[in-house]
Amino acid sequence: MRRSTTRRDAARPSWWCAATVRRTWHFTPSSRTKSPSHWRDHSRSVSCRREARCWTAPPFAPGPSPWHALAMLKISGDLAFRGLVHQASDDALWTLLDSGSTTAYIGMDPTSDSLHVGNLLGIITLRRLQEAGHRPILLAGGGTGLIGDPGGKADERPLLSVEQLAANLEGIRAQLEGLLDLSPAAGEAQGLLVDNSEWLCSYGFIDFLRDIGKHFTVNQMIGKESVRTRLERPDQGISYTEFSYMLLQAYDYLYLHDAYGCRVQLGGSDQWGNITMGLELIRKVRGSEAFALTYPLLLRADGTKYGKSESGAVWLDPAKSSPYEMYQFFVRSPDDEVGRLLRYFTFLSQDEIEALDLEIAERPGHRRAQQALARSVCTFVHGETETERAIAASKALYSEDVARLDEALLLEVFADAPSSKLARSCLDAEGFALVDALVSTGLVASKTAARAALVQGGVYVNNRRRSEPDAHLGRDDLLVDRYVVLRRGRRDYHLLRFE
RNA sequence: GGGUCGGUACCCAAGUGGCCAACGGGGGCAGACUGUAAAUCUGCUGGCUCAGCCUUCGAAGGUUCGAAUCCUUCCCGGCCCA
Repeated sequence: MRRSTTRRDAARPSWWCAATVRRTWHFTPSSRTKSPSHWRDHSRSVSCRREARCWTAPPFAPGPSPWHALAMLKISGDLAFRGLVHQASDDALWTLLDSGSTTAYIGMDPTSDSLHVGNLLGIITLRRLQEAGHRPILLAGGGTGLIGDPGGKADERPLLSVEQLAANLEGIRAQLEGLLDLSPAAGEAQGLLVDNSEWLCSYGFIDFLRDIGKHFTVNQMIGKESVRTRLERPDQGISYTEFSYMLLQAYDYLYLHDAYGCRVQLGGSDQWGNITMGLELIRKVRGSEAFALTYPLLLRADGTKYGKSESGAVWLDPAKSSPYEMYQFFVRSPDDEVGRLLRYFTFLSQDEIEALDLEIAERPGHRRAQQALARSVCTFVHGETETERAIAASKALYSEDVARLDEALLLEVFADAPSSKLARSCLDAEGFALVDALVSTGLVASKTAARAALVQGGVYVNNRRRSEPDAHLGRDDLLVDRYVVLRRGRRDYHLLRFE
């Protein structure tokens, strides 16, 4: 979704360009037969590229959706309404999802002990499936994480030590408990967290080549988009290691199919190629049918993955990213994306979402949709109490004069915002150079940058602009005799506490 | 292994002995305008003890008064050949 297309197609609802720009939207019926070659041809067919047929409801169009009735009942309709279906390998998937109970998985890299907003879409989608009676599995790629998916990756992945991996898995498991139902009480739909290093690391190379490698041709592998783009780039190649990644992922799917009867693999649209490798493997080796379902990849304006704020990824772990930060992240969503985000990230009903579409179209300044989005996601991840605090803090910060708050409220407002403690003696004599304060709080990267920010008028002390580059903080600046609220730009706050 | 082209700041990409802390574009940040949005306009975008100084152009050496630019070796990548 480049800016330019958004602009050009301004007259159309924005789902339109999203769907059309992406080439492969083959959610078309029929034509898939048992023949794999047939199927592949279909996915490349010209008509499919040109006139991407959109079977999902337009997410943004205000007013009642044509999917309304259907979606009330079926998970397939709900996914479609939400625009979560980018590609599906076969229409039989809908029958499977709507009628029986099956198992679905999604893979993620356990590169940290916490999940982040970038992982959230997959998890929320799993949750939707779980609520529809299916078993969700989150696959942590402890084994494949050591290899690296070639798709769009710039850097080599860090190698995880065994201990690090174990610690990360623990952290992720703890978080996942709040997001999916992992308890046995869920019965058939009990969620699972598995790690593919369990079965990948012990698999011998020769055995793997004989058992798995045999089923794939290189011809087919180099046709995959993730590989092809690397082959076409003049400045970059692809190592054999990375090239093999897709085989490992295919095997993961086979393994989960055997072990848990897993028949659906979810992923971002960039995963399509990898996922379909798994389908073919399962069909060839076990003769049974499994499915691929991808959702549109969320990207930011600069093409990087969604979920990063200026200060980096927005984590689900409240110790790494406060609920306030997460709330702020979502509340700042652009108007032309908020409708889509509401569908992706919230469990609000279609009626509620459509009402918010209308609201944002008629009274964009009220930003109800953004608030609903932020509240909903924050509540899902952090719970109601934390969310209310984040909302209260945001309200105070953005709608009232900070300097007039009493101590209790001040602390309340900044409970979730970054803060730091300093010795009171810093303020003696000449005082504390504002430039140093800005750097030490991390509000700006260097003194040079701090001076530039000051001169440009981007620095506020207690919400009052200070623009002299050599300004100092003194006792006069203290609020309630102890605090200084430092603000950089429009929205970055830091509370200094002098003791 | 041979040939060849290349490795410049967050990304892309100019520069081919002094005028280079390094053109331009993207991204990012700030300011104006707003609605904690978008678009638009303006400024900033290596660091510091900031009229100056220090560290950067794959790495290490060398030539030179002076190098991102020349030489040597090495490392990494593309393409072609074996």
